[in-house]
Amino acid sequence: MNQTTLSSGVRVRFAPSPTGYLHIGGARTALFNWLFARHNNGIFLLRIEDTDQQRSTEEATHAILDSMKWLGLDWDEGPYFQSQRLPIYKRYAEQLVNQGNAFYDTDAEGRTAIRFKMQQNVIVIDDLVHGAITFDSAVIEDFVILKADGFPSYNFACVVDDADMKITHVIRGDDHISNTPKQIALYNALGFESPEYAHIPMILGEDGSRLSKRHGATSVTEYRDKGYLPQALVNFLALLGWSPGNDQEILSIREMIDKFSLKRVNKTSAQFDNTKLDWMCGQYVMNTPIEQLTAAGKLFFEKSDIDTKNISADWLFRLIELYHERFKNFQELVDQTRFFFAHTIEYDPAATDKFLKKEGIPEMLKEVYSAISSLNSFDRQGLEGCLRDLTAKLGIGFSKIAQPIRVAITGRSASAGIFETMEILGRETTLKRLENTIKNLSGITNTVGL
RNA sequence: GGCCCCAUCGUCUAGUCUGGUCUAGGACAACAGAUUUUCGAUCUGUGAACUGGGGUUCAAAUCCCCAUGGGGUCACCA
Repeated sequence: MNQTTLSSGVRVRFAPSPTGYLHIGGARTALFNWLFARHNNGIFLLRIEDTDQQRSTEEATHAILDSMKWLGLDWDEGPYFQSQRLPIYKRYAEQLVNQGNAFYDTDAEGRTAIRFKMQQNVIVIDDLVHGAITFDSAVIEDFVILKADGFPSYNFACVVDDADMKITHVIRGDDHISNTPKQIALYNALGFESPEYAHIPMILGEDGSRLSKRHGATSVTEYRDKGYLPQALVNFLALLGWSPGNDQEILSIREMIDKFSLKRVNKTSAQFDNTKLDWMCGQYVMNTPIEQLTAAGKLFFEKSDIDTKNISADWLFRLIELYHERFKNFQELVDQTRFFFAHTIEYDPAATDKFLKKEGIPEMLKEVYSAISSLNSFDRQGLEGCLRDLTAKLGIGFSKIAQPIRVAITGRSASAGIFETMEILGRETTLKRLENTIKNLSGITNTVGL
């Protein structure tokens, strides 16, 4: 028993043009098609619409395919390339000319193309998410179907291919609504049966305008490079324009497939909210086993010019375990933990001013130094006991000592727990950083308070 | 501008098809509190919306019309 006999007959496609990376909107369109296909046990195919010889690049094709794979959107057929199907379009274009539905037309620049002759009538799209949409085709002018360079135009290639590839449902952004009457006219002229349409709402930038570069990250690649988890992006994208119908926010791929329905797709465009994506990715990080995060995290440390050659797998595991609930993407993890790896750490001026450049601090850090340097076991329990004893002896609150130590060994005023941080940093580095801080401070504190 | 689409908290949305159970629910964010060695995480709580106007109806967030606002599209780009 093969896929075909099991399938519902549903065939959908994602048809990007290779003129750039896969952007968020395209990814969401691909996802809805994929979800629809998987839900219906149908076929999801990929078609590269590379009919613009000027703007199409092979790099873009690779970037798109890579992004699809990274997101886990696997396809059953293709990728097909329109540039390799030129004879097919030519044949149909000539057929339309012969039928009297199209004509040769030479423009002012001397280029001869084939233009489709629009009929005067009313065209109705029976859209699966919008319902009936009516157009008066009198407002649509005759349009080019085969360009002077022999390549088909978008609307024509799209129709010929969707018919040829037996696409049953066209799921695409609603910026294509105004193309649809042209395509329906083409189906009619060619004698093909029109597929069903589902025009899904667009994704807008955070200010409500069309998503563009100035909104920051707009490509799937950028999110991958920042270390977002693909499942989190997929989950977030799925909830932009679709909802399972209940209050559930975190859904597994399986649940998305099971629950996906075009009936539950919105008509309203959605603004991309990076903050919520961050939250969601944080949820995924917390729910991902540390072993997995360690493997992926290692790659990010290396990419960030952090030498991991002398780092043991066990040490990395403990580091990520410590930060498990503190990072939302790997870029954040790297930023937060850089001081663990650095030979010389950078000190945040605000933090040193507030917690180190004060009277009595060097003396206190000296006490800390001598207390912990003689510890038998330099681990979190040992350190905690030791330092709690010290604060008791000195008669001060624990917070008085924790922040100066934190700044001294991490360079910043916020980090994971101070005992755990010292433990993972190790005795040698911890003591060295304390020592350096004490030295650097000696000259300074004398002047403070004068 | 022509044509087309859309309209619930700041944001994503549930509720709209099949009016009444909606003094409109959830999530993110915000704010307050709890916890705490910092930040975060976590827990508790608070504020926050049916664009406006007309209808229809015993009853409208839900149906109809108009206005307004937002978006899309008008290429030998896709």
